[in-house]
Parts: sequence; structure tokens; C-alpha cells
Amino acid sequence: MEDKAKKMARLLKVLANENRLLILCELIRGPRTVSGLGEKLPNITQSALSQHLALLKAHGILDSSKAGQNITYSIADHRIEEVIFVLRKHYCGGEEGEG
Amino acid sequence: MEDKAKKMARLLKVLANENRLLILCELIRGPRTVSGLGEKLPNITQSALSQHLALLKAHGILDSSKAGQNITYSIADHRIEEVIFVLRKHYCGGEEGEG
DNA sequence: TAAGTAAATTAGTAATTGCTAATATTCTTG
DNA sequence: CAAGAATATTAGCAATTACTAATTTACTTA
Repeated sequence: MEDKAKKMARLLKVLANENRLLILCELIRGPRTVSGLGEKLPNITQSALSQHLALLKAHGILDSSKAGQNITYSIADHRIEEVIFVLRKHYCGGEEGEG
Repeated sequence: MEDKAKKMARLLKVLANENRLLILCELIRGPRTVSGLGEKLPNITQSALSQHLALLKAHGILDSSKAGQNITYSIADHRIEEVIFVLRKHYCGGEEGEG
């Protein structure tokens, strides 16, 4: 159990960041290129965005594929989606989308 | 949406700690006094346990009541339970208990 | 090959976290 | 009130985090 708690805490630490949540919410709607994400999330600088994406990918939450000079990120671990749905259901007034 | 992400990140930060998860998992099974928790979670010192409980209470996740010199903590925000159930379902091989 | 765009990386820094050790508070019992 | 138990609080420190600024790498097009 202690191991499980450690694993869960690690995962939650990855989720526990406003900008990463915004990135994930955007990617739940569908795959996006880095620059596409950048347009949707103008408060995150290019560097920060890239670092967040790398972290999410390192934890197996995202996957990426390259096409030309664009890199498209998508949700790799779909369990995350349900976690976020539950969080949204309870802590965002039941809303699902942002616009 | 940004506000919601900020709120969710704040909540997740509280959850994103191994010892706090263990405390919550124990309290999901039922209310416990501080010393009762201490016995179940011998890896957490008295001081650390108290600080974690205070943090969880400050965020409205726990409630406490005093009886004599014992203080009993319990889950106040039951939405947390479903969040933890979903996490456990997906990230702990579907197990529910620890003993 | 030069110029431009997309994305990643690096170094540095301020803020936050989680702990320990020590002390304080609160209650109970004699 | 003194002694002991249950819990909280405080100060301080090492580790981690999230960011910015600058640079670099990889690709495309002319």
C-alpha cells in the first residue's frame, strides 16, 4: 500500500499544476500540435509549454508524433481522462468544456 | 476555466503527497483519532501527522471533533472519496483496502 | 546554403514543500 | 496544583518546483 500511495502521489504531483491541467484539458478534446496548444493557452510561454509537455510525456501521460516540423501531442494514458472528468464533475460545477 | 484549473491544481497539490494519501485512505475507512492514525501509519511522525491533518482540514477535506484529550478526524468533503476511488481503480490494480 | 519556423534544452532563480527537533498547549488524573 | 498523555505549533533547512531568458536543434523553403 505504501508503494501504491507513493505511485499515486507521483502521478498527482504531475497533475497538480494549473498549466498542465489546462494542457491536459485541451488535449482531452483532441490531439494538438505544440503551436496549436500555444495558441489556445497564450499564458504559457513556449519554453514552459515545452517543459510541461516533456514532463507529461516522461510520465507516460502523453504521447507525441512528428510531422514535418510540427509535433503533435495526444493523451496516451486514457485513465487520466476519467480522473480529470471526476475532478471536473465535483470541483467545477459539473461543467465539461471551456468554450 | 483558468480559475477552475487553478482551483483544481490547488486541490491536487494537497492530495499529491504520499503521507496525506495514506491518511486519507485510512480516514475513508472511518473516523480516527490522531493517535489511532499514528498507530496505523507509523512512518509518519507525530509532528508531521499533525501538520498534514491541519493542512487537510484547512482545505475543507477533513473535519475534526474533540472528545477529552483525543481529537477525531473524519472526511468532511466526500467528493474526495470518489476521486481517490477512481485513482485507486486505475492506478492500484483495482484494489480497495490495505489490510 | 541562408533564412525562417517549430520545438527542445539549459542555466539560473524565487517560491514552495516536507520534514525534524524543540516547545507549547490542552486535557486528565491524583 | 503536579505529572503525564494527546495534539498543535514553531523555526529552520534541504529538496523540489515553475518559471524566464537565452540558446540550440531540427525541419522547410527559397
